[in-house]
Amino acid sequence: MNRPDPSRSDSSAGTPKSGGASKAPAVDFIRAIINEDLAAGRHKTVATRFPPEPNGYLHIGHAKSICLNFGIAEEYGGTCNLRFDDTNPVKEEQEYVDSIQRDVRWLSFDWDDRLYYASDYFDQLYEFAERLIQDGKAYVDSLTADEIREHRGTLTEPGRESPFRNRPAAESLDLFRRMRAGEFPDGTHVLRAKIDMNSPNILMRDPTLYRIRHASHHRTGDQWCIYPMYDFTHCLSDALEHITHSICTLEFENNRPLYDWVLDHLPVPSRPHQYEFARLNLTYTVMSKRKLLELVKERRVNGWDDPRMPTLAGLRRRGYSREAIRSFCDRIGVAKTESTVDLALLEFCVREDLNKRAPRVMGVLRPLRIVIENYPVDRIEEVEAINNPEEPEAGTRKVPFSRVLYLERDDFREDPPKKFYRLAPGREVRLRYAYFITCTGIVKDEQGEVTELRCTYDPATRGGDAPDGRKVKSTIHWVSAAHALPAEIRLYDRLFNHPNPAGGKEGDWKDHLNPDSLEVIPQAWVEPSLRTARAGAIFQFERLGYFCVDPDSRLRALVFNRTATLRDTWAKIEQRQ
RNA sequence: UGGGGUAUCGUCUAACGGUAGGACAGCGGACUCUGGAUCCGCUGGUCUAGGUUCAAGUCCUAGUACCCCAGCCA
Repeated sequence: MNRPDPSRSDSSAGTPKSGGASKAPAVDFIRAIINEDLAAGRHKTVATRFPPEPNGYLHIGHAKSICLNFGIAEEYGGTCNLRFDDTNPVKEEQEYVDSIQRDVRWLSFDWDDRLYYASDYFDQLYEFAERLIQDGKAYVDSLTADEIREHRGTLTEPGRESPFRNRPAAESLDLFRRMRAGEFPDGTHVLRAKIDMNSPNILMRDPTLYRIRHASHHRTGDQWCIYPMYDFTHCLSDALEHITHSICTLEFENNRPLYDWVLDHLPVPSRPHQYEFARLNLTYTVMSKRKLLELVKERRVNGWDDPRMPTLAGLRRRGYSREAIRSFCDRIGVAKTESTVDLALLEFCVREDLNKRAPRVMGVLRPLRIVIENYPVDRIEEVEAINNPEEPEAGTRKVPFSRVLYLERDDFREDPPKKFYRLAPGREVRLRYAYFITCTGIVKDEQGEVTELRCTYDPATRGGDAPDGRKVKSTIHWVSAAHALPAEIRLYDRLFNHPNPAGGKEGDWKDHLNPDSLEVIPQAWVEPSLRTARAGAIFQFERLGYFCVDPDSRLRALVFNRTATLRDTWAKIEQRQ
């Protein structure tokens, strides 16, 4: 047996040289267990699985689980299966199956030919159920759902046995077969494990194994009218797939005794074990599929892939890279402590990645027209701009410059506050890659609103440096009015204005929805090199942030999503003032 | 009030019983044709109370707080 080297991480194809490549990674408790199992010879290889229910889109919390399960498989030279846990036909849909595969692939994980469905095992599961009945370990209960609940007891009181608990195995078997045959309507019978109605663990008080559901399944159609429950299905699916380490989230800890019970009472081909870690929570968002579904259904957002959503589809559309998300998952760690990660860490990860790769361009979100009075009316120059200072090989491009430009309104103050270094009356600044200009006049409308600036430029500063060595305090971005392309820009902010929207005892979590989470700028101006930018392309608009081309974008109707702002020191200073 | 879990800087997360470390956030500085990036520095933590020990985040005892479980959901 060759011991794997867990430090040999980040072997993932298509993953860039990760940010902190040098550190010896601390081994989390799950990898520690795996190391022990391997060292003790309990397993020769590692087999994990990612088992989503296709009842919604994957979110960043799932990414944590995906990175854990597929990551472990990669590191240990094992395998990770993709398995759909599709045992509840009324909630599951093919659309979700498709989106889940798309998202896992997008993260660049690969299940090879190991794409499985719990519904693939319905026949075997049924056989296992009959076996349990024959062994006197399961029985058909004919109580109603309400009666079963009453018999279950409470947290502090034991349950009571169903009157049907001790009916002969043969009778249960006959009933179970007729359940399968479709003789009974929904809710009339269930199959229950015969465990212990006095167990302090409520899950062990004769849990339901099968229920009748006359519903069409997205894969098996109308082949079945009884469907196995999670607790029966999951452990057996793991065993059938020879999973060694079945990793799930903390809320399933109570289910582990049941997981073990089922496997201990059936002739399974392998004996997997379940381990639980803390699911990811993020500030300023919600992470339950139920709540996300609600946002979609109530149209609080524009679909599962709305860029404000914490779904992988939403983050992708927002402009987040897979590298950023994987780096985030690496950084948050894996432990059993309930935790809520600061959204700022996710933002840090996306900036870190995009800074290295995003081509720089100039765009003006809120334009202020300026006229350079001493610049010839008909002259057009091209200035050379660096595509990416982090990556010299990315080269340069030409950007047209002329007498009339747009500047960012924010970059001018008629009455500049302290520490404001940008343009103001009489002040000289540098136009990025072009010239020094000085503001010589202001044009206002009847309301007193500044509508235009009059400036002069210094021809000797072409390229951005003054031969006399004089300095300016600030460099600002611009576009040439005659050459700029109009673009719609969608500015996104956090979806909720409360760090823990779902955590409040009182009030509805939706009351914390941020009314300003989306601001649309219908007409901003961007430099002409963006004319052919394709959907998904990511740019840094210098001094503003990272923006990505939305799928809604058309050749003459560009649409950009703001992925993240740049760190903004001035905004911080201004806020303090 | 039964059972199962978890407690380390503001937030995540490390630490054979032997100097409580890292990351993000925050603060300060250097540098800069992006108030970006980069670099440097600082702040800040072992849930509480006892006990064992030369030595306790770690072991013991007793508390406290928070999370999960009473679906024919997963």
